[in-house]
Amino acid sequence: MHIITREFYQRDAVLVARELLGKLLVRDLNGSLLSGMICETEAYLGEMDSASHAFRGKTTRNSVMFGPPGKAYIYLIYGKHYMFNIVTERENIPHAVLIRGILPVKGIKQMRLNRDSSTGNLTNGPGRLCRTMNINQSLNECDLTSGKDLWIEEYLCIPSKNILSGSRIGIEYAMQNDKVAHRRFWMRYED
DNA sequence: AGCACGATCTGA
DNA sequence: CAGATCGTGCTA
Repeated sequence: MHIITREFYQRDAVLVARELLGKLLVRDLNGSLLSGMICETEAYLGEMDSASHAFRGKTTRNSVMFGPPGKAYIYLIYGKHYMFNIVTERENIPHAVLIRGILPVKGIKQMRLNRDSSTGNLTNGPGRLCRTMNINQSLNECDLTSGKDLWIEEYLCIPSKNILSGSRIGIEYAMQNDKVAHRRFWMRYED
């Protein structure tokens, strides 16, 4: 087991978003572990990106994004759902990667308990992912390199040819160029 | 202090 | 395709 270190996160969000695919997201709930392989991510490129929370500069909510990389940026959206992001790039460069999808690896039984509907889908969408992994506002600013509560481990290495990309979800308000840019990444399962 | 709105999800 | 639901950020 090898926890991803700060250097990994201290790079452009697009690079980090691509390389997070195949890695293991681990949640420690008082010693019982939940984990899932990251299979969908989105990169948000800070003050240059009209879809990013950091587009209009630093606020109380997004201040974590302006800090050191490797920390969790978590916020509530639509009054219902938590979104889990990882801060990337150097201090004062507010890049982040939104984790949109995982494939459950460990603790599926607990994940089933955490979910609130009976659709059969455990982790589809960034909101339900947080619910099933028990990720909430209390983990905002959590250091993902400390091996406490929440972290990322090496797992699979996904070759570039098996990484697909497309435009990001839910950013209708953004400028056209940011809307169409391929900053969402997921994995190809066929050969 | 008030108000508009969102990196979603559900169910009709 | 509308509605839930509430913290945040902007304006006054």
